[in-house]
Amino acid sequence: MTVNGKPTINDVARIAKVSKKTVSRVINKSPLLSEKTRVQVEQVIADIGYVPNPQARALALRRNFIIAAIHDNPNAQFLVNVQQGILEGIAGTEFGLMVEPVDRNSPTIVDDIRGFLERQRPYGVVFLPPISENDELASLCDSLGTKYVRMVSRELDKPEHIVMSNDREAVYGAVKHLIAMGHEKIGFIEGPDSLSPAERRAGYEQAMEEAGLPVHDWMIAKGRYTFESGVEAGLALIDGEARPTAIFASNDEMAIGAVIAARRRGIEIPRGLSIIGFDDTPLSSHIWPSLTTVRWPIVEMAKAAATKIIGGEEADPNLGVKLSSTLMERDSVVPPSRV
Amino acid sequence: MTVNGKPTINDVARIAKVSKKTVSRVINKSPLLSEKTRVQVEQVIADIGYVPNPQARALALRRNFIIAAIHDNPNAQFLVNVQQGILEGIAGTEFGLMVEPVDRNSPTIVDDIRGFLERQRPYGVVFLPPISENDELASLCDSLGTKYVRMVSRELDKPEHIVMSNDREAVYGAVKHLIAMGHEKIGFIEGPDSLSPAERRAGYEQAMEEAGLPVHDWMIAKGRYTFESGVEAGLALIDGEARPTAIFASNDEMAIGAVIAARRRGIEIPRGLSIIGFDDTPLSSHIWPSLTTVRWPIVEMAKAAATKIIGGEEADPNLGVKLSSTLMERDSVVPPSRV
DNA sequence: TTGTAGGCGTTATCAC
DNA sequence: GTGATAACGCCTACAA
Repeated sequence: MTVNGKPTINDVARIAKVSKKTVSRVINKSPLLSEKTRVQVEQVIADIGYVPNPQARALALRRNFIIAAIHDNPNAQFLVNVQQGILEGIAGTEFGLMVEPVDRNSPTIVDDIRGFLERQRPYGVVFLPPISENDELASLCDSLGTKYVRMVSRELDKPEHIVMSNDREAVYGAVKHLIAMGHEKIGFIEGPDSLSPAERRAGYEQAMEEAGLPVHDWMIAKGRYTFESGVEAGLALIDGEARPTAIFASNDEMAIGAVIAARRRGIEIPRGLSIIGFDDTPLSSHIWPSLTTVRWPIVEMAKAAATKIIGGEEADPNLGVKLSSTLMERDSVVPPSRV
Repeated sequence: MTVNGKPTINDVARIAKVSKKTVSRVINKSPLLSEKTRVQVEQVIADIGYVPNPQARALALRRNFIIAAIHDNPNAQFLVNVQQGILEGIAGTEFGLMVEPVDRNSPTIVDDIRGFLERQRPYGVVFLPPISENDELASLCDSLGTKYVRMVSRELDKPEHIVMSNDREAVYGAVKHLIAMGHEKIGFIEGPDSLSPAERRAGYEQAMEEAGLPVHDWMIAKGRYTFESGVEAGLALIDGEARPTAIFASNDEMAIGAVIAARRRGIEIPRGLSIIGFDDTPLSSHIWPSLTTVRWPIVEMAKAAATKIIGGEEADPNLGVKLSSTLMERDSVVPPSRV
């Protein structure tokens, strides 16, 4: 009772003595089906090892069983973590993961992505920060009927379209931690212009204000999330009007840059300067001194994003909407030395 | 003369007053076509902005216009570099990139990958090390008619199926560099069991032998390519029978682990111990002291792999078969101090 | 609850 | 060279 080649829906139908459509209903778990027929057809499917052909389904349904991660060149660890999360979310399903890089500064970015979506027709897409903040791309997906989830740090879309981390609270907590240790002059290295860095800065300012500590211009330096910009920013803060006793950097790479900057100025970490980063990249625990940092739930966010996309209506729209970052205390923070 | 919805091959055929098949021939650049018809059809295609539907092609051709990177959890930077290379290779084409992780130790790995290939039917796949060394997977692709390219460090397949780096030569050169500086007791931190680490070790042994330097057991420590294993291996070498004056680590993560190990023993880098890594991860230039390391042409290899896959017969089978690694000299290497 | 006919958009076969 | 016609394998109407 074998079939030659890979079995198709026709083989199943023929052997089970039902129509193609009935088999199709079984595959798609249609509710209007007699239990008897379903069991019978499922038996045949199992017997001959039938697996629906995704290409055919894609043609008929006008969408591929693929989730695409659309990103604008974030750092490697972040990207891989997102990929891992999405893969966890689609594990055991027929879905696959595609990766599509885009250039945020391209004037044709919307058309570029439209082209990609019309070509590959992914079932859904996950937008990574910072392009996740682009509302045009969300509208584009809507108009194309493509599901999407945006990884963000503020509620800039409906719950079903976002997964969110509480960057502001996390930084607020981290800075409070520094304050509790006795630090008062706390420098802040800001990330590039977009929402997530702004949230982080807001958390910093909130903690400072609450403690009645002034935030001067020279206590804030801007970086680009890169190591090099962290060095520059670190030097700017150290050489500024009054040397801070602690620095919060908006990501680990810049924090490590600040570590190097301190070393260049002959400052010992953490005794001469406490530093906190953000991301909890593997790197942060590999350097010396190991870096106290905020752990960002990237994998969980990405997994939630994938789950929301393939879950359809049944999925909890609030899944992953409020994931928490937590402070990982390591060796780069101590109370300020009384000089 | 517009069409409603997205134009299809039928619209083109109707407007150009030719058959579908002729349009198909134009798209696929069939040689047996009158110049006149081609130009005419191409004009219509341009006019109405027709773009072939990949899903339909996928169904008819039984393969998707996708390249899959199949990997077994290599480190983040490596994976992202490979992805970047593949994306560079397919830029401007209709191809997309999929990512498929597998578990090297799974007893069902071949079936897992078979399932993936039969489901997504990628046009071709790129196998990353170390699973690129698995011949079964190559046979699997052959039997399925899936193109494949393996990223390897030794010629274990036909040229058209590999892209290769000269790990052995690169390490040989790096160790010779240490020897030229006057080092004689040179420790080696080996990678986990697979071909590429073996090649690297071979390069080390070759350089030592040529210089008439003995290679004792206690000069070699085994790691797992992780930071932690680098720390352990570093400690083992330092605490061994005779402390080396230089260490070559088979990747950057372990090299950085060795840096930390040295620090734990109160040894100053590079004065007390020179260290060379392998990979040239961004990290290596961000730590202090910056790490002398071997730059591995990962992006180039991956790009060549993608080019070979989509290039078909016309592609040079030897493309990317002999890409060179080069030594990046930074601050972690100095001549041994005469104590 | 189940089946029939037709469509999704392309390529392959084989005549002309 | 070119064009009917039939795959490719599934799904959606609509009918029964």
